[in-house]
Amino acid sequence: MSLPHAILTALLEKPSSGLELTRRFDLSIGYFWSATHQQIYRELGKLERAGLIRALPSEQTTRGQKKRYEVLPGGRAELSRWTAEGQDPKPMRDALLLRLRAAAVVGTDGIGADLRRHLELHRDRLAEYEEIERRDFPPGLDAVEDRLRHAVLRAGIDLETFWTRWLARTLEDLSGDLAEDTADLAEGRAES
Amino acid sequence: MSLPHAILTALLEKPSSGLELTRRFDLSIGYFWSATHQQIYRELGKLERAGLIRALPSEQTTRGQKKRYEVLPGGRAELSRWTAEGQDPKPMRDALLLRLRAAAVVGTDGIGADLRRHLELHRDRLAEYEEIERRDFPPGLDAVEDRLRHAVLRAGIDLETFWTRWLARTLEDLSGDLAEDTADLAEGRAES
DNA sequence: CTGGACATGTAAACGGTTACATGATTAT
DNA sequence: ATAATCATGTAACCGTTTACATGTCCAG
Repeated sequence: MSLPHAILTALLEKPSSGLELTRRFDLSIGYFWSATHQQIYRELGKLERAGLIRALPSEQTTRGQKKRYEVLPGGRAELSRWTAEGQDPKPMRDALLLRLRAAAVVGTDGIGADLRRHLELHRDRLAEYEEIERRDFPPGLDAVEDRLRHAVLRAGIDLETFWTRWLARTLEDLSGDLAEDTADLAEGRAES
Repeated sequence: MSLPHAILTALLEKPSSGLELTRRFDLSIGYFWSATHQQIYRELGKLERAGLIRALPSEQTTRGQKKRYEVLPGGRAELSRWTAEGQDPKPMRDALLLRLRAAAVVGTDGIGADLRRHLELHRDRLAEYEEIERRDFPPGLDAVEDRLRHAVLRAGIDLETFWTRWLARTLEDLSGDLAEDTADLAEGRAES
Protein backbone atom coordinates (compact mmCIF):
# COMPACT_ATOMS: atom_id res chain seq x y z
CA MET A 1 0.00 0.00 0.00
CA SER A 2 2.15 2.83 -1.26
CA LEU A 3 -0.16 5.03 -3.30
CA PRO A 4 -1.45 7.10 -0.35
CA HIS A 5 2.14 7.69 0.72
CA ALA A 6 3.15 8.73 -2.78
CA ILE A 7 0.32 11.25 -2.68
CA LEU A 8 1.25 12.52 0.77
CA THR A 9 4.83 13.05 -0.42
CA ALA A 10 3.65 14.93 -3.49
CA LEU A 11 1.28 17.10 -1.46
CA LEU A 12 3.98 17.94 1.06
CA GLU A 13 6.24 19.02 -1.76
CA LYS A 14 3.38 21.23 -2.99
CA PRO A 15 -0.38 21.41 -2.21
CA SER A 16 -2.25 20.43 -5.37
CA SER A 17 -5.57 19.48 -6.89
CA GLY A 18 -6.36 16.02 -8.22
CA LEU A 19 -5.50 16.77 -11.81
CA GLU A 20 -2.34 18.62 -10.87
CA LEU A 21 -1.26 15.56 -8.92
CA THR A 22 -2.04 13.38 -11.91
CA ARG A 23 0.22 15.54 -14.08
CA ARG A 24 3.00 15.54 -11.53
CA PHE A 25 2.73 11.77 -11.33
CA ASP A 26 3.14 11.62 -15.08
CA LEU A 27 6.27 13.75 -14.87
CA SER A 28 8.32 12.77 -11.87
CA ILE A 29 6.92 10.54 -9.14
CA GLY A 30 5.23 8.41 -11.78
CA TYR A 31 8.63 7.35 -13.08
CA PHE A 32 8.70 4.85 -10.24
CA TRP A 33 5.09 4.87 -9.02
CA SER A 34 2.48 5.48 -11.69
CA ALA A 35 -1.17 6.28 -10.99
CA THR A 36 -4.24 7.24 -13.02
CA HIS A 37 -6.47 10.15 -12.14
CA GLN A 38 -9.19 7.82 -10.85
CA GLN A 39 -6.81 6.17 -8.42
CA ILE A 40 -5.74 9.59 -7.23
CA TYR A 41 -9.27 10.98 -6.74
CA ARG A 42 -10.36 7.90 -4.86
CA GLU A 43 -7.29 8.02 -2.65
CA LEU A 44 -7.68 11.76 -2.01
CA GLY A 45 -11.19 11.03 -0.80
CA LYS A 46 -9.96 8.32 1.56
CA LEU A 47 -7.12 10.46 2.91
CA GLU A 48 -9.51 13.33 3.54
CA ARG A 49 -12.02 11.10 5.34
CA ALA A 50 -9.14 9.72 7.42
CA GLY A 51 -8.19 13.25 8.46
CA LEU A 52 -4.71 13.09 6.95
CA ILE A 53 -5.28 15.84 4.40
CA ARG A 54 -7.86 18.59 3.86
CA ALA A 55 -9.08 20.79 1.05
CA LEU A 56 -7.75 24.31 1.35
CA PRO A 57 -10.54 26.32 3.01
CA SER A 58 -10.79 28.80 0.12
CA GLU A 59 -11.68 26.17 -2.51
CA GLN A 60 -15.23 25.33 -3.62
CA THR A 61 -16.80 21.93 -3.22
CA THR A 62 -18.98 21.49 -6.30
CA ARG A 63 -18.19 19.07 -9.06
CA GLY A 64 -15.95 20.22 -11.86
CA GLN A 65 -14.29 22.92 -9.77
CA LYS A 66 -10.70 22.85 -8.64
CA LYS A 67 -10.10 21.57 -5.12
CA ARG A 68 -6.58 21.94 -3.73
CA TYR A 69 -5.43 19.73 -0.86
CA GLU A 70 -2.83 20.17 1.84
CA VAL A 71 -1.34 17.66 4.29
CA LEU A 72 -2.41 17.79 7.96
CA PRO A 73 -0.07 16.93 10.85
CA GLY A 74 -1.55 13.43 11.04
CA GLY A 75 -0.69 12.90 7.40
CA ARG A 76 2.91 13.91 7.88
CA ALA A 77 3.15 11.59 10.88
CA GLU A 78 1.74 8.69 8.88
CA LEU A 79 4.24 9.32 6.08
CA SER A 80 7.08 9.42 8.61
CA ARG A 81 5.94 6.16 10.11
CA TRP A 82 5.71 4.47 6.71
CA THR A 83 9.06 5.80 5.55
CA ALA A 84 10.89 4.57 8.62
CA GLU A 85 9.35 1.10 8.50
CA GLY A 86 11.15 -1.51 6.40
CA GLN A 87 9.35 -3.37 3.63
CA ASP A 88 10.22 -6.47 1.66
CA PRO A 89 10.86 -5.84 -2.02
CA LYS A 90 8.02 -7.16 -4.17
CA PRO A 91 8.98 -9.86 -6.65
CA MET A 92 9.44 -8.34 -10.08
CA ARG A 93 7.09 -8.90 -13.01
CA ASP A 94 8.39 -8.46 -16.51
CA ALA A 95 6.34 -9.59 -19.47
CA LEU A 96 9.22 -9.24 -21.93
CA LEU A 97 11.34 -11.81 -20.12
CA LEU A 98 8.31 -14.06 -19.95
CA ARG A 99 7.85 -13.72 -23.71
CA LEU A 100 11.48 -14.58 -24.31
CA ARG A 101 11.02 -17.71 -22.30
CA ALA A 102 7.85 -18.56 -24.20
CA ALA A 103 9.76 -17.96 -27.45
CA ALA A 104 12.17 -20.71 -26.44
CA VAL A 105 9.16 -23.05 -26.63
CA VAL A 106 6.97 -21.73 -29.47
CA GLY A 107 9.46 -19.86 -31.64
CA THR A 108 10.92 -16.38 -31.97
CA ASP A 109 8.37 -14.87 -34.35
CA GLY A 110 7.98 -11.17 -33.71
CA ILE A 111 10.52 -11.13 -30.88
CA GLY A 112 13.19 -9.22 -32.80
CA ALA A 113 10.89 -6.33 -33.63
CA ASP A 114 9.72 -6.11 -30.04
CA LEU A 115 13.25 -6.15 -28.62
CA ARG A 116 14.15 -3.29 -30.94
CA ARG A 117 11.07 -1.36 -29.91
CA HIS A 118 11.89 -1.77 -26.25
CA LEU A 119 15.46 -0.72 -26.93
CA GLU A 120 14.27 2.51 -28.47
CA LEU A 121 11.88 3.25 -25.63
CA HIS A 122 14.55 2.67 -23.00
CA ARG A 123 17.07 4.78 -24.91
CA ASP A 124 14.58 7.65 -25.02
CA ARG A 125 13.81 7.30 -21.35
CA LEU A 126 17.52 7.26 -20.54
CA ALA A 127 18.11 10.46 -22.54
CA GLU A 128 15.20 12.07 -20.69
CA TYR A 129 16.67 11.18 -17.28
CA GLU A 130 20.13 12.40 -18.27
CA GLU A 131 18.61 15.68 -19.34
CA ILE A 132 16.90 16.01 -15.96
CA GLU A 133 20.18 15.27 -14.20
CA ARG A 134 21.98 17.95 -16.20
CA ARG A 135 19.24 20.45 -15.47
CA ASP A 136 18.42 19.76 -11.82
CA PHE A 137 21.61 18.37 -10.29
CA PRO A 138 24.62 20.57 -10.97
CA PRO A 139 27.78 19.49 -9.10
CA GLY A 140 28.13 20.82 -5.59
CA LEU A 141 24.59 20.18 -4.39
CA ASP A 142 25.16 18.98 -0.87
CA ALA A 143 21.94 19.02 1.14
CA VAL A 144 20.65 15.60 2.23
CA GLU A 145 17.41 16.16 0.35
CA ASP A 146 19.30 16.80 -2.85
CA ARG A 147 21.45 13.74 -2.36
CA LEU A 148 18.35 11.62 -1.79
CA ARG A 149 16.55 12.91 -4.86
CA HIS A 150 19.70 12.52 -6.91
CA ALA A 151 20.10 8.92 -5.75
CA VAL A 152 16.55 8.20 -6.93
CA LEU A 153 17.24 9.74 -10.31
CA ARG A 154 20.49 7.81 -10.56
CA ALA A 155 18.57 4.58 -9.98
CA GLY A 156 16.43 5.49 -12.97
CA ILE A 157 19.47 6.25 -15.09
CA ASP A 158 21.28 3.07 -14.10
CA LEU A 159 18.18 0.98 -14.68
CA GLU A 160 17.64 2.36 -18.17
CA THR A 161 21.33 1.89 -18.87
CA PHE A 162 21.01 -1.74 -17.84
CA TRP A 163 18.03 -2.27 -20.13
CA THR A 164 19.60 -0.63 -23.17
CA ARG A 165 22.77 -2.65 -22.73
CA TRP A 166 20.97 -5.91 -22.13
CA LEU A 167 18.62 -5.38 -25.08
CA ALA A 168 21.48 -4.45 -27.42
CA ARG A 169 23.50 -7.44 -26.35
CA THR A 170 20.54 -9.81 -26.61
CA LEU A 171 19.70 -8.55 -30.10
CA GLU A 172 23.29 -9.13 -31.15
CA ASP A 173 23.33 -12.53 -29.50
CA LEU A 174 20.22 -13.66 -31.33
CA SER A 175 20.92 -11.86 -34.60
CA GLY A 176 21.51 -15.12 -36.42
CA ASP A 177 18.29 -16.69 -35.13
CA LEU A 178 15.81 -13.91 -35.83
CA ALA A 179 15.53 -14.52 -39.56
CA GLU A 180 11.90 -13.39 -39.50
CA ASP A 181 13.07 -9.80 -39.43
CA THR A 182 14.64 -9.75 -42.87
CA ALA A 183 11.61 -11.69 -44.06
CA ASP A 184 9.37 -8.91 -42.66
CA LEU A 185 11.51 -6.36 -44.42
CA ALA A 186 11.34 -8.14 -47.76
CA GLU A 187 7.62 -8.58 -47.38
CA GLY A 188 7.21 -4.92 -46.55
CA ARG A 189 9.17 -3.91 -49.66
CA ALA A 190 7.24 -6.28 -51.87
CA GLU A 191 3.93 -4.90 -50.65
CA SER A 192 4.84 -1.23 -50.92
CA MET B 1 -2.68 -10.47 -18.99
CA SER B 2 0.40 -12.67 -18.78
CA LEU B 3 -0.33 -15.26 -16.12
CA PRO B 4 -2.19 -17.67 -18.43
CA HIS B 5 0.71 -17.45 -20.87
CA ALA B 6 3.24 -18.08 -18.15
CA ILE B 7 1.27 -21.20 -17.26
CA LEU B 8 1.01 -22.35 -20.86
CA THR B 9 4.78 -21.98 -21.23
CA ALA B 10 5.41 -23.96 -18.06
CA LEU B 11 2.98 -26.69 -19.12
CA LEU B 12 4.57 -26.97 -22.55
CA GLU B 13 7.95 -27.39 -20.93
CA LYS B 14 6.41 -30.15 -18.82
CA PRO B 15 2.81 -31.25 -18.06
CA SER B 16 2.19 -30.64 -14.36
CA SER B 17 -0.39 -30.43 -11.60
CA GLY B 18 -1.33 -27.20 -9.86
CA LEU B 19 1.02 -27.63 -6.96
CA GLU B 20 3.89 -28.69 -9.19
CA LEU B 21 3.36 -25.52 -11.19
CA THR B 22 3.36 -23.49 -8.00
CA ARG B 23 6.71 -24.96 -7.05
CA ARG B 24 8.17 -24.39 -10.48
CA PHE B 25 6.98 -20.79 -10.32
CA ASP B 26 8.81 -20.40 -7.04
CA LEU B 27 11.98 -21.73 -8.60
CA SER B 28 12.39 -20.40 -12.10
CA ILE B 29 9.54 -18.67 -13.91
CA GLY B 30 8.58 -16.91 -10.71
CA TYR B 31 11.88 -15.03 -10.78
CA PHE B 32 10.23 -12.70 -13.26
CA TRP B 33 6.56 -13.64 -12.95
CA SER B 34 5.44 -14.75 -9.51
CA ALA B 35 2.12 -16.42 -8.73
CA THR B 36 0.45 -18.01 -5.73
CA HIS B 37 -1.20 -21.42 -5.83
CA GLN B 38 -4.66 -19.84 -5.77
CA GLN B 39 -3.93 -17.76 -8.81
CA ILE B 40 -2.66 -20.85 -10.56
CA TYR B 41 -5.66 -23.06 -9.70
CA ARG B 42 -8.08 -20.35 -10.78
CA GLU B 43 -6.22 -19.84 -14.03
CA LEU B 44 -5.96 -23.59 -14.72
CA GLY B 45 -9.74 -23.76 -14.39
CA LYS B 46 -10.21 -20.91 -16.86
CA LEU B 47 -7.74 -22.37 -19.35
CA GLU B 48 -9.46 -25.74 -19.17
CA ARG B 49 -12.91 -24.23 -19.68
CA ALA B 50 -11.51 -22.28 -22.65
CA GLY B 51 -10.29 -25.52 -24.20
CA LEU B 52 -6.62 -24.50 -24.19
CA ILE B 53 -5.47 -27.22 -21.81
CA ARG B 54 -6.91 -30.48 -20.48
CA ALA B 55 -6.38 -32.80 -17.56
CA LEU B 56 -4.47 -35.92 -18.60
CA PRO B 57 -7.16 -38.59 -19.17
CA SER B 58 -5.66 -40.97 -16.59
CA GLU B 59 -6.03 -38.55 -13.67
CA GLN B 60 -8.94 -38.55 -11.22
CA THR B 61 -11.27 -35.63 -10.76
CA THR B 62 -12.09 -35.62 -7.06
CA ARG B 63 -10.83 -33.00 -4.64
CA GLY B 64 -7.45 -33.53 -3.04
CA GLN B 65 -6.17 -35.79 -5.79
CA LYS B 66 -3.43 -34.90 -8.20
CA LYS B 67 -4.61 -33.60 -11.56
CA ARG B 68 -1.96 -33.17 -14.26
CA TYR B 69 -2.61 -30.86 -17.20
CA GLU B 70 -1.28 -30.77 -20.73
CA VAL B 71 -1.52 -28.06 -23.40
CA LEU B 72 -3.91 -28.59 -26.32
CA PRO B 73 -3.19 -27.31 -29.86
CA GLY B 74 -5.37 -24.27 -29.24
CA GLY B 75 -3.29 -23.42 -26.20
CA ARG B 76 -0.05 -23.59 -28.13
CA ALA B 77 -1.57 -21.39 -30.83
CA GLU B 78 -2.68 -18.82 -28.27
CA LEU B 79 0.81 -18.75 -26.72
CA SER B 80 2.35 -18.28 -30.18
CA ARG B 81 -0.02 -15.44 -30.90
CA TRP B 82 0.73 -13.73 -27.61
CA THR B 83 4.48 -14.19 -27.96
CA ALA B 84 4.59 -12.70 -31.46
CA GLU B 85 2.45 -9.69 -30.52
CA GLY B 86 4.29 -6.67 -29.17
CA GLN B 87 3.38 -5.16 -25.82
CA ASP B 88 4.23 -1.85 -24.22
CA PRO B 89 6.39 -2.17 -21.13
CA LYS B 90 4.42 -1.45 -17.97
CA PRO B 91 5.60 1.49 -15.92
CA MET B 92 7.73 0.29 -13.03
CA ARG B 93 6.68 0.43 -9.40
CA ASP B 94 9.33 0.51 -6.74
CA ALA B 95 8.42 1.28 -3.16
CA LEU B 96 12.05 1.73 -2.07
CA LEU B 97 12.60 4.63 -4.47
CA LEU B 98 9.31 6.10 -3.31
CA ARG B 99 10.48 5.87 0.31
CA LEU B 100 13.74 7.60 -0.55
CA ARG B 101 11.80 10.42 -2.10
CA ALA B 102 9.54 10.61 0.95
CA ALA B 103 12.64 10.64 3.14
CA ALA B 104 13.75 13.81 1.37
CA VAL B 105 10.61 15.40 2.84
CA VAL B 106 10.10 13.78 6.26
CA GLY B 107 13.61 12.64 7.19
CA THR B 108 15.85 9.61 6.76
CA ASP B 109 14.87 7.69 9.88
CA GLY B 110 15.15 3.95 9.27
CA ILE B 111 16.29 4.36 5.67
CA GLY B 112 19.86 3.22 6.29
CA ALA B 113 18.83 -0.09 7.82
CA ASP B 114 16.44 -0.76 5.00
CA LEU B 115 18.99 0.03 2.30
CA ARG B 116 21.38 -2.42 3.93
CA ARG B 117 18.68 -5.07 4.12
CA HIS B 118 17.87 -4.67 0.45
CA LEU B 119 21.56 -4.82 -0.41
CA GLU B 120 21.86 -8.16 1.34
CA LEU B 121 18.79 -9.59 -0.37
CA HIS B 122 19.98 -8.53 -3.80
CA ARG B 123 23.46 -9.88 -3.15
CA ASP B 124 21.96 -13.26 -2.21
CA ARG B 125 19.74 -13.29 -5.25
CA LEU B 126 22.71 -12.43 -7.47
CA ALA B 127 24.77 -15.28 -6.04
CA GLU B 128 21.85 -17.64 -6.64
CA TYR B 129 21.57 -16.60 -10.30
CA GLU B 130 25.30 -16.91 -10.86
CA GLU B 131 25.17 -20.42 -9.42
CA ILE B 132 22.39 -21.31 -11.86
CA GLU B 133 24.41 -19.88 -14.73
CA ARG B 134 27.44 -21.97 -13.76
CA ARG B 135 25.30 -25.09 -13.45
CA ASP B 136 22.96 -24.77 -16.45
CA PHE B 137 24.85 -22.75 -19.03
CA PRO B 138 28.32 -24.13 -19.72
CA PRO B 139 30.13 -22.44 -22.64
CA GLY B 140 29.36 -23.83 -26.07
CA LEU B 141 25.58 -24.09 -25.72
CA ASP B 142 24.41 -22.96 -29.11
CA ALA B 143 20.77 -23.85 -29.70
CA VAL B 144 18.39 -20.88 -30.01
CA GLU B 145 16.38 -22.09 -27.05
CA ASP B 146 19.49 -22.12 -24.87
CA ARG B 147 20.50 -18.68 -26.03
CA LEU B 148 17.01 -17.36 -25.22
CA ARG B 149 16.93 -18.90 -21.77
CA HIS B 150 20.46 -17.69 -21.10
CA ALA B 151 19.49 -14.15 -22.14
CA VAL B 152 16.65 -14.23 -19.61
CA LEU B 153 18.97 -15.41 -16.86
CA ARG B 154 21.48 -12.76 -17.82
CA ALA B 155 18.80 -10.10 -17.44
CA GLY B 156 18.29 -11.33 -13.89
CA ILE B 157 22.03 -11.27 -13.20
CA ASP B 158 22.50 -7.80 -14.66
CA LEU B 159 19.50 -6.46 -12.79
CA GLU B 160 20.73 -7.75 -9.44
CA THR B 161 24.18 -6.40 -10.25
CA PHE B 162 22.63 -3.01 -10.88
CA TRP B 163 20.76 -3.07 -7.58
CA THR B 164 23.75 -4.15 -5.49
CA ARG B 165 25.92 -1.46 -7.06
CA TRP B 166 23.32 1.26 -6.73
CA LEU B 167 22.53 0.34 -3.13
CA ALA B 168 26.21 0.21 -2.17
CA ARG B 169 26.88 3.56 -3.80
CA THR B 170 23.80 5.16 -2.28
CA LEU B 171 24.74 3.94 1.20
CA GLU B 172 28.21 5.39 0.76
CA ASP B 173 26.79 8.61 -0.59
CA LEU B 174 24.48 9.07 2.36
CA SER B 175 26.82 7.65 5.00
CA GLY B 176 27.30 11.06 6.58
CA ASP B 177 23.58 11.77 6.77
CA LEU B 178 22.32 8.52 8.25
CA ALA B 179 23.43 9.22 11.82
CA GLU B 180 20.40 7.30 13.14
CA ASP B 181 22.22 4.03 12.52
CA THR B 182 25.00 4.52 15.04
CA ALA B 183 22.35 5.87 17.41
CA ASP B 184 20.38 2.65 16.99
CA LEU B 185 23.51 0.65 17.66
CA ALA B 186 24.36 2.58 20.82
CA GLU B 187 20.78 2.26 22.02
CA GLY B 188 20.80 -1.46 21.35
CA ARG B 189 24.02 -1.86 23.35
CA ALA B 190 22.71 0.22 26.22
CA GLU B 191 19.55 -1.84 26.43
CA SER B 192 21.16 -5.24 26.20
C1' DC C 1 -24.12 30.64 -26.70
C1' DT C 2 -21.59 26.84 -28.17
C1' DG C 3 -17.65 23.78 -28.46
C1' DG C 4 -13.52 22.34 -26.37
C1' DA C 5 -10.51 21.90 -22.59
C1' DC C 6 -10.37 21.38 -17.75
C1' DA C 7 -11.72 19.03 -13.58
C1' DT C 8 -13.98 15.78 -10.69
C1' DG C 9 -16.38 11.85 -10.08
C1' DT C 10 -19.21 6.94 -10.54
C1' DA C 11 -19.41 2.07 -11.87
C1' DA C 12 -18.05 -2.31 -13.37
C1' DA C 13 -14.69 -5.72 -14.27
C1' DC C 14 -10.39 -7.78 -13.42
C1' DG C 15 -6.29 -9.56 -11.16
C1' DG C 16 -3.76 -10.35 -6.94
C1' DT C 17 -3.76 -11.38 -1.90
C1' DT C 18 -5.08 -13.64 2.21
C1' DA C 19 -7.56 -16.73 5.02
C1' DC C 20 -9.71 -20.68 5.30
C1' DA C 21 -12.03 -25.35 4.06
C1' DT C 22 -11.77 -29.99 2.51
C1' DG C 23 -10.24 -34.34 0.63
C1' DA C 24 -6.39 -37.76 -0.20
C1' DT C 25 -2.01 -39.98 1.01
C1' DT C 26 1.62 -41.50 3.87
C1' DA C 27 4.30 -42.53 7.96
C1' DT C 28 4.14 -43.86 12.70
C1' DA D 1 -6.09 -44.80 14.24
C1' DT D 2 -4.15 -40.49 13.80
C1' DA D 3 -1.29 -36.74 12.69
C1' DA D 4 1.31 -34.52 9.13
C1' DT D 5 1.65 -33.49 4.56
C1' DC D 6 0.10 -33.08 -0.04
C1' DA D 7 -3.30 -31.25 -3.11
C1' DT D 8 -7.22 -28.79 -4.63
C1' DG D 9 -10.53 -25.53 -3.99
C1' DT D 10 -13.92 -21.41 -2.09
C1' DA D 11 -14.67 -16.77 -0.51
C1' DA D 12 -13.88 -12.13 0.73
C1' DC D 13 -11.18 -8.21 0.13
C1' DC D 14 -8.33 -4.79 -2.08
C1' DG D 15 -5.98 -2.24 -5.64
C1' DT D 16 -5.80 -1.33 -10.59
C1' DT D 17 -7.87 -0.48 -15.03
C1' DT D 18 -11.21 1.08 -18.21
C1' DA D 19 -15.21 3.30 -19.70
C1' DC D 20 -18.20 6.58 -18.96
C1' DA D 21 -20.88 10.65 -16.71
C1' DT D 22 -21.12 15.26 -15.15
C1' DG D 23 -20.06 19.93 -14.16
C1' DT D 24 -17.11 24.33 -14.87
C1' DC D 25 -14.56 27.65 -17.42
C1' DC D 26 -12.99 30.09 -21.36
C1' DA D 27 -12.31 31.33 -26.27
C1' DG D 28 -14.40 32.48 -30.47
